[in-house]
Amino acid sequence: MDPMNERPPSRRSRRGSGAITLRDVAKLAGVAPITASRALNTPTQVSQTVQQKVLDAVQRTGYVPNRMAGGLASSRSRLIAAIVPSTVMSVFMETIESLNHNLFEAGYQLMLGQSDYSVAHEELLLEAVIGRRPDGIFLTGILPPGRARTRLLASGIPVLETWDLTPTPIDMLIGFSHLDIGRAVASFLMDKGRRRFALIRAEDERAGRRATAFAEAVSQRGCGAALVVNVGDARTLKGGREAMAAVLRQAPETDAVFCSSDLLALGAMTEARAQGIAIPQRIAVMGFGDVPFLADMVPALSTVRINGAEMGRQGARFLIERAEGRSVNPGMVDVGFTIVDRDTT
Amino acid sequence: MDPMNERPPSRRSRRGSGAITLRDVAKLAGVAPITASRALNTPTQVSQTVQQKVLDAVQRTGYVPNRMAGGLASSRSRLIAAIVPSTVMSVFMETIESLNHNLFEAGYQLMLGQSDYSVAHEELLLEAVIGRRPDGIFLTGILPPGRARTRLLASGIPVLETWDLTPTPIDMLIGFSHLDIGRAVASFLMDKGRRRFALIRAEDERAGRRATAFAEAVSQRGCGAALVVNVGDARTLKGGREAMAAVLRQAPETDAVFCSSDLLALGAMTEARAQGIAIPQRIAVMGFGDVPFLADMVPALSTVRINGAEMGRQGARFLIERAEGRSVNPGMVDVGFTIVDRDTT
DNA sequence: ACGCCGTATGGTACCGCTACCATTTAGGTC
DNA sequence: GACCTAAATGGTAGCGGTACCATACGGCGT
Repeated sequence: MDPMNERPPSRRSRRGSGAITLRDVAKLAGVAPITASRALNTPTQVSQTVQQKVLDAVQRTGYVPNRMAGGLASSRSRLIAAIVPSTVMSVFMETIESLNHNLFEAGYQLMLGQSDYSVAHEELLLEAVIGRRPDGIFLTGILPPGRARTRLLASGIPVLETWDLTPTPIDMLIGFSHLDIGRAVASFLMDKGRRRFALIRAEDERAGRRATAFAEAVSQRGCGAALVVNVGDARTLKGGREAMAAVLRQAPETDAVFCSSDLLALGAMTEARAQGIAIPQRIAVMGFGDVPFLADMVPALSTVRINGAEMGRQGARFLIERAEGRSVNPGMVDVGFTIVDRDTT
Repeated sequence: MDPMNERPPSRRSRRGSGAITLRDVAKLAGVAPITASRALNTPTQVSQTVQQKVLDAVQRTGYVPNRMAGGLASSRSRLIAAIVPSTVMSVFMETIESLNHNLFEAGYQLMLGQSDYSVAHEELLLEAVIGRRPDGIFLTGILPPGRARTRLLASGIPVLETWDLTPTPIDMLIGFSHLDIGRAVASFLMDKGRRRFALIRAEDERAGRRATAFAEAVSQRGCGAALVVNVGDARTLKGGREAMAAVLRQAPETDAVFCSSDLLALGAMTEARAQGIAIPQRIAVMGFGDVPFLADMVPALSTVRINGAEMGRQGARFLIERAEGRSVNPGMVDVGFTIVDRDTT
């Protein structure tokens, strides 16, 4: 033998992770790597015998396929990215939980990013996310035009926008109309005889649209302008309390308050109760989101129910369909909302 | 030229994602791919000129590096996986939020899995997670011996267990003692003159340990056995209400209730109030977790405060240190807890 | 006997990036 | 000028899989 053709024996040291690879499994099973790959991914393409030998080898070695390698070779990462504004005590988590479950069952993994209601942060996140070549991206909200939107379009990754409606989605869309909600809540409260309104809202574009629609609707029906208290980033019970205190100070005759989240509404209620104001007799309070435990509180908060779990479920379906190369029709769904009339209106 | 050596011109069609690659950027910048790689990842190793040319080319092409390829080549995915029991209204989310933030700042991405308090599900999740070769795994809780633990050990991935203490961690550990909490709460309530105890708990091993320690402590100090109501998987306000109803039925003379979560405690309070029972005069109620808004409710719930954000922050630090090849010392931290004495005790 | 087809398997060349080593060049020492 | 060193750049060979194409083979129609 020509000694020049001998592979240096102790090479192969520094590179690689040292983990068991498909090659090891294949060797143990006595087949070619590609056959082992088929035995695991498309079992119908191999004989029973080979299938069994490969499975045994996997069992014996404790082989766990490297999805990074698989993803690189097949351009399919089996990763789905989701971006939410917030996670703690957040109305979005029901959606994410449902999304995550449905994805996992189909063999997909979820990458989670948090934008903190900041468009700038969302753009950074998206940049980072695209680098991972996910098979789909789940967005809460509509992505405004800008660098991130352009990048996303260019990347060709299926995108699902949610929690809102727009005539110009990037790709797919599952949501509901914030304008309709504002108007519906206005009608609902006016039909109950309320006339002097206040809005407690956080700094958030969608909350803004609900508020605007609400204000327009009440003024169109002859009520005075609604007092708007913007709590900024204080999306907390405390923020709601303080806002309610402000409302009572600035417009004591207010008889209904629409809050941009249930937590703010809880705060508003707490403050009203602390001041001895009867709810709903003197002031009605309305939340938004219907976080899970509200129905069982005393008094049970009236609110706008959003079917977050359904958005997660359908979202998973949409994204998986597209990831597997099929198309989704229609790619646009309005899941609507429900006004839940409980004890505070 | 030998025609046999000509590369077939229209090959290259089917394979690849079609996206812009580092090769394209390098060509445009007039340097070798490896130099472009260095310009982006280790800028100190290239000249100003080249650095600028590459950056320009990136700008012009809209290049986004493929992290799957990079990860495969370098055995560093810059992914961290976290597994939590639950996400909706969950006490763990504060930790996850903090973890996610700190990871993102350091250029890491979070993969989130949800175990639903099921060991079986957790094992499945871990298997899937290992396939992605994350640079670290964040676990809420201690992973019991079993297949998953063995796999994890074999994988060599840095693991951080949290929210608990054990003398035999897989790797790193940041947590607190559930036994100490049980005992501390028992002392706290007894020092306040309470004598007849009830426990409302969900089906969860850690809650069980807190309950056991609590029960032992009170019986050692001469109080009768504590009544235990296990709500199973009903970790909801409603579950708490129903459990409290059961407590009042089975042991009306109870003067203190320790719940395994704030949400259950809120439920217990709600039920007591509905039955006209004065809190804390006749019955003290104690929660666990200190979810963010409790302090501002009326009455403000007494509870055990866990510094979730701190666990997230330190956890990120630990995992990043290890991901970058450094060691962490000590790899075991007790973050403790605080009993928060508010209006319900 | 021959060609044809479908099934089971294997060989090879990548996916897009980085580790490792080699080479070139500029600058300093003796 | 020979020699050495450090900084800047490039070539090559993978990382661990899978797409694509080639091959082997048994059964079948004619």
